[in-house]
Amino acid sequence: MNKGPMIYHSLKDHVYNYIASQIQEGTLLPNDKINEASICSQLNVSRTPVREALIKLASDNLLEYRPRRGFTVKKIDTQKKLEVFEIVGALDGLAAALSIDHLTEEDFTKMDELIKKIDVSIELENYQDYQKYQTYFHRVYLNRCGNVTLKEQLMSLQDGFIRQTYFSDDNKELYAILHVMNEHHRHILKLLQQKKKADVQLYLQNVHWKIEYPEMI
Amino acid sequence: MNKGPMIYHSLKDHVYNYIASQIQEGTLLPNDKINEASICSQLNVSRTPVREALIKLASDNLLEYRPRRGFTVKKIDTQKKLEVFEIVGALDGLAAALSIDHLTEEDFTKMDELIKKIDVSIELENYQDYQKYQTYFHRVYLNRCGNVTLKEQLMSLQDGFIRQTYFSDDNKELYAILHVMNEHHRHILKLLQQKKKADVQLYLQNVHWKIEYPEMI
DNA sequence: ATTTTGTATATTGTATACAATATACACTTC
DNA sequence: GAAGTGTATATTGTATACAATATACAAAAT
Repeated sequence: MNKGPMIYHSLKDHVYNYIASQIQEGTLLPNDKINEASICSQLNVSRTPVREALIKLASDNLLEYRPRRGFTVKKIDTQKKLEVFEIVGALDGLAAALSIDHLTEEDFTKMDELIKKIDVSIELENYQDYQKYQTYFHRVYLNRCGNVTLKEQLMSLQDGFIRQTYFSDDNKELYAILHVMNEHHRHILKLLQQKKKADVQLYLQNVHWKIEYPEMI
Repeated sequence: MNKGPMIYHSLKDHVYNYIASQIQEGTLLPNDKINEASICSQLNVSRTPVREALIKLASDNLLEYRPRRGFTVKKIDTQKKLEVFEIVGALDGLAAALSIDHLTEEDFTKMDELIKKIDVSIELENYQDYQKYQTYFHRVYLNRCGNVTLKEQLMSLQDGFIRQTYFSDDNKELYAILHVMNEHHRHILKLLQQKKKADVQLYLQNVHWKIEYPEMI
């Protein structure tokens, strides 16, 4: 049996994934300095693939690079985060608007089910599931927008910035906020069903993504 | 006299700029293969900085990279171009909407002057000037949108994709199209002055950037 | 005690070397 | 003649070496 085209995995890619994971899971924290030699010995590779991976990580906004000073884990300040969410809001709104003519009944059903699952997750205070399901919710129309580049762009913003956003510790407040967010989802679904392009776009941009505790798309 | 902070220019940056220029000015054409050794001898540098520049160029969408096959100048097909313009439309629209509360009388005057200069450029069939002035026009509100990340994102899309878009040879048709475009500019200015946020955003997205012969921002 | 200077050490930038893989092209085979 | 095979050559991926620069820290000066 054929496993499809053999995917070539260079050491560079290996290093890239290794560091990206460390950042995502919090082993590497914002402002931490990357020590090339240390990575080399951890993965038993030379500096060349390590540096090539670091350059790409910097290009992807996960690391910051200062000439002659090396790479550090990018610290995203609040201002920057707000700016990114403004962009995500506009792009997610665009995706919804573009998807309207292609959404099927199955899509609506799926979104409706996801909203219910999100409700349950909130009640159980399972915020990991909340994340998962609300990501799926947005992906339903993102997958129908017909613009692959837009999809990639949104995913890339997600990887670069939003991953680093975590929820508040105040569970009481969080609970209330997530409930509001899911009401947004219901409204979004309604607007999509009514095929109100401009409305759903502006709602996503100006209401749903204008939030204090941002969610992941 | 201090010239400000000395800017460090690595060989990697040098190579990056060299290749980016060659692509922009058409010395390197879409689908052309990049020969690392050739670049090395042209610039008298070793492969290491060349490869690091190539990786960044690929990350910035100027080159395409295929493992074990090297780098080629990215061919942007029509579909991809349309997708990018859809994104640019949404982001430029967002920038306009965000700028509305910060635009001054001087900004409006400036935009009005630019519209007139664009008219003259079209009459003289000076399309280079047309490009320049219409870029300035969009930058007026882009500079007031208060979102640095959005500005960078738009500029980056410009660098990566839109540079490769050139005007038709049919001057007759082009003349008419550019006139329409400048009418758009007049309309955009009016909507900005009337502070019609949603209208100007949707107009930029759904009218101005939905064009056959795309312009540069 | 604080700042400045000097020097050792660590880290980054670049060049080079070599192994792994892809490409080109002559040579078969059908 | 078209398609396949084998081998020489070119190109890419990675390791290593060394020079340039930054960092750390001790000694000297204020």
